[in-house]
Amino acid sequence: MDKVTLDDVARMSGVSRSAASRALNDRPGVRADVRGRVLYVAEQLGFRPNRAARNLASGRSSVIGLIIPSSDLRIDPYGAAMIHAVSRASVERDLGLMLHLATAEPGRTVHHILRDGLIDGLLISTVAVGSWVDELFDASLPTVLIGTHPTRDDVLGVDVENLESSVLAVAHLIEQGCERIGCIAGRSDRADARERVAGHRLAHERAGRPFDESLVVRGDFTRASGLDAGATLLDREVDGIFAGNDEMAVGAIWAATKRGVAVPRDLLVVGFDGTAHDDLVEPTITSIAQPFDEIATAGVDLLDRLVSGADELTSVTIAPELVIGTSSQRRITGSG
Amino acid sequence: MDKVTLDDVARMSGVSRSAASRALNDRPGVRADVRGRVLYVAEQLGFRPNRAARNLASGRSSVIGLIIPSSDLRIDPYGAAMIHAVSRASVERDLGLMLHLATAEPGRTVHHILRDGLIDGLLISTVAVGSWVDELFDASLPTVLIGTHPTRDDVLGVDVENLESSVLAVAHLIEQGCERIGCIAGRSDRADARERVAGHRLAHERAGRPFDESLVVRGDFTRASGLDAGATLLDREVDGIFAGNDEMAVGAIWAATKRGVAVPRDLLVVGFDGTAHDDLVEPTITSIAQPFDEIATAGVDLLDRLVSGADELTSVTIAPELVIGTSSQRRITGSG
DNA sequence: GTCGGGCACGGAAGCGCTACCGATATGGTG
DNA sequence: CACCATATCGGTAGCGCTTCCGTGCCCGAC
Repeated sequence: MDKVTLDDVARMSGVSRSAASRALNDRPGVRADVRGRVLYVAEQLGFRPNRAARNLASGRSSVIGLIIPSSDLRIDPYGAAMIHAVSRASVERDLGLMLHLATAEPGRTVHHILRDGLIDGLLISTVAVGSWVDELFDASLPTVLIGTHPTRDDVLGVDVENLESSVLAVAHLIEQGCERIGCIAGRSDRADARERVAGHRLAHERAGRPFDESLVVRGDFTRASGLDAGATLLDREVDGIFAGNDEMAVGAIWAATKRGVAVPRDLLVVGFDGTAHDDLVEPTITSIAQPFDEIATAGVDLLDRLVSGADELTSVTIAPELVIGTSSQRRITGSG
Repeated sequence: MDKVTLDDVARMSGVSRSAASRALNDRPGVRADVRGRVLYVAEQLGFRPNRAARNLASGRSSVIGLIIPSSDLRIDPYGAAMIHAVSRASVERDLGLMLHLATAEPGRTVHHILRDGLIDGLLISTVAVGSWVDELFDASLPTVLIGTHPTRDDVLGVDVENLESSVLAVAHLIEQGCERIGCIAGRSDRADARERVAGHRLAHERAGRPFDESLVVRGDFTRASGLDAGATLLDREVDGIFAGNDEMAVGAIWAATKRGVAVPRDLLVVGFDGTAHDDLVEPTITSIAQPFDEIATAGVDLLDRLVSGADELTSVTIAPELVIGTSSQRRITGSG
């Protein structure tokens, strides 16, 4: 009852193990009526193939791994959103998901992940890219990157279009009447952060606006850094801020609130990622929202095909969407 | 280089496969020097046992599953904190972690989880308890609950002491001089939520205070519900609020801020979970902080022993800690 | 000196499945 | 009617590991 093997199914269906296996795996070489019979018997018996055995015999496990930096899960909703989306996507593809939180020191993690043989492929969140994670790319395990790699462009991955969307964000601020727009940059060791700053600059160029280098302040994607950077920018009398992510945008709004500068009355703010939906009572944050589900689906899909030995695979770029909240709407807000 | 099997290790060490296996698994029947040699060779060769094979042969996979409600990961930091802690704990125990986000409909999830044979045991987060998840408890898979089950107490689990810690929280408010203390209850279908309300009542009894039923307002653990409940309580002129979790506490503070009631000047607030460390610029939230790492370690430990066939196992209760922030400190540096 | 018990160790049988290959049945063709 | 190509199926050899069991050995007890 509890331990139904392929042998049982085969015997009860009056066929051989191999035939039963083929039938159950949708492989050719089985007559339609036989296949039907096997499937029926399997269903009746409640047969579930033993994954370990299948894995051992076929070399495939139908399980993928996901690496996300440990810290990201706690200080940035981005990590949680990504895990959620990837989980959804892998369930849809009938793949198991093993989670590996990347810590600073490599530990036994890398080797475990690589050689356990439990995983068909690996999804690596950009944010985890650094030092030791790079080893994984050069290992024999199929690997797909989610996000932008700081230095390499030879790895297969899924990413959002950072540059043009940032242009969009800043253009929105300009359109709303901002005269001096500050930029809170993310960690300089991250390519996506650099691209977002580049977008900020490009938007100014395209609008024929002078670009003031001193209005670009460094942050590290945390709220605290956004708070500091926001304060600095307010000192420099900006009336608009484009933050590298929503966490820093929230921090910048705190900075403004602290000194009595009202958002959006005196200052407009736009963030990136779309992870701070209702982190503040007021205002809601205008942001370049990452389509997490779409990204995850594309990533899992890419990895799945890579594992299956597909060729000619290319990286995917996805366009995020500017979601307008009240933090960038000069006019609309009435009262609270 | 890439495919080192136990055979290789055995051959290079000049022993049989069985001896090598025993040596590597810390099993008796191997002389110390032989064990050392095998271990050395394994290290040199970079040997990693194939998990699938080991699983097939031994019936154990050294992988555990974690079920957490999908929604929780997105609207409450609790889920992310728990995932983080469990991940840490399982890495420490050298266990793999498979993640299953529980959605409303059972889907194929249950069957997959149960019969894949890929998992030795299951960790179920309370919040995922409901409808179909219950099936899992009655299945043959070793299962440990993290949190409080709404109805059953026959399942093995790890939980925080909800009642007494809530008493502590409310006693703290009383001590700080609150006269009318409101309570924002969590979802009534959750036992932990009910216990926290009970603690609120008990604290009043113990302090010889009258208990006003009308000051207990229902919420659902979200910020939005905390906002509504907070508004209701403010209408009833409370000067202190004990919220069933930090999300609702944040919501309540919003409600206060909205109508010009200052926290902590005019209203003191205490939450539960300790997940909103720096969600607000001001105040920081006083909360009954769950020791996530400790809980996760205890849970993984319990499950591990359960899987190993240990007997006489009992559920674990862990005492959380009252972490004092500025949301409950009437004076800058309050005295004890 | 002999004998028995315990400890190391090697041999070999699987765990449940997939995949290759040879055997058989089928059907179409000249 | 003979013959080959094709579709279908069964037999069997592993995948890499654990584990049971039998053998050989050393050592203390007699």
